[in-house]
Amino acid sequence: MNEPRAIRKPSRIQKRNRKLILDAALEVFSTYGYRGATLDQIAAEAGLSKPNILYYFTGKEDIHIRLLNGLMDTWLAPMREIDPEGDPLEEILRYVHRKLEMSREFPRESRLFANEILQGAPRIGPHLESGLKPLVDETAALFERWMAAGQLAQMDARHLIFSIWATTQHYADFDAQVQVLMRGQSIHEGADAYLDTLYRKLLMV
Amino acid sequence: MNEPRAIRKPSRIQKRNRKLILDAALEVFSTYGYRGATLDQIAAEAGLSKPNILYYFTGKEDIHIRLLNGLMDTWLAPMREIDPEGDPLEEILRYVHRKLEMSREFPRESRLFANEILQGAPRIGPHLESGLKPLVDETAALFERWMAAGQLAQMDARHLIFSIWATTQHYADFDAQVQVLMRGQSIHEGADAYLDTLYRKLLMV
DNA sequence: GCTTTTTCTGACCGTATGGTCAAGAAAAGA
DNA sequence: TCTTTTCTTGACCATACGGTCAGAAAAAGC
Repeated sequence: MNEPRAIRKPSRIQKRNRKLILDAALEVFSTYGYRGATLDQIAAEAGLSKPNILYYFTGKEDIHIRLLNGLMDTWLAPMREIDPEGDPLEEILRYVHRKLEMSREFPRESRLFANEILQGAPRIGPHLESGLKPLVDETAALFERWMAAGQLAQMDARHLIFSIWATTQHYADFDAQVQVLMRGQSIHEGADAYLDTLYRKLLMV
Repeated sequence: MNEPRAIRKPSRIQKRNRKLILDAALEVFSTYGYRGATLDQIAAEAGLSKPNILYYFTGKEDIHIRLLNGLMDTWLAPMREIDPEGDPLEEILRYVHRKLEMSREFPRESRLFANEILQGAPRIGPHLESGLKPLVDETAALFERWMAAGQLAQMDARHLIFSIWATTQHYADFDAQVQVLMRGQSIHEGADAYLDTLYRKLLMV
């Protein structure tokens, strides 16, 4: 009947408006959290009416879930790009810088995920299990092979991954704090250099 | 008239109920964020009626602000305990372990602050400037003196502080994710050992 | 005991919010 | 062109939420 998402391929208008809505929702959800965001805010940000928003999505939760799922791949791409055939140290350092770059380029995405995890992952919990865990298991196994081969210093691979996430995403998630404490100082270059040193010293055999 | 917080010293009942409310509020705010928390939830958690909550606090925001301010000192205590006369490496490692311990012991406090900073610090922004910044400036200066004296490897002191916060608080703030990825494995001991290695390698001259 | 003060609550209010619906406006198809 | 489908919206609804208030219940003071 009037279910746009049903069978036919999306029209131009449909594509444009869905993008508009998801982008507006990213802005609002990442700033105020799921509960703090309102459909009216999202509608205003998207330049559409509230009922029109609900013409394209079945509800607030639907928007949130689709947003999270759609972004998950982008978010995990850098980890997928780690080359098992490359030089271990350089591959991991490249991963660190790529993650840092993403914190700079996509802070809203970082905060969206942070908000969701902080509150116990009520809506992407299942996707952590099915999407994230296999990739992390695989990557941790790769790191362990590298360590066993003497190409990296010995350590817990999963905690290594956690620390890379923590140190890089910190600049997006805690930006409000970083801004206060770094008033006037250039943050990006410093972070790049600092994390390079940190992980180089940690990983070198 | 009926303003309990006015002049007289708090009665036993007042002390008990305020504690009850703040503890319940910590639970609820840290789980759902400011906007996601409701007075009814807090009241239920505290075992009091909603109007009774509002007898002790002037409103939802009042509770949140008092909670944040009251917790700030506790949260910053480990940084204050860094001894300028102690051995630099040992002092910083002790700080790291103390912060990790707090993530374990007070995850709700960690998440409460994380929620607030994530959303742009709308309610403790001013207190970051007046409470946090001076302490961080002081500590960064201490670290820089240690580096200049050749007792620590040279690096950006503020980014060092950020990385310590990020890596330790990660275990509280992103617990939902850590739990999924470490299913069945003991997290605490691993984190302790890993971070010890990390910061030892980073800081050693 | 009695009086005063403190503590507590049921009932209520105004607003915000997620969501619905019937019908109009605009595209697309013929 | 006319018809059909897609898109859009104003008006509306039910519920949830922060907050108020008059007065009851319980402590404290005497």
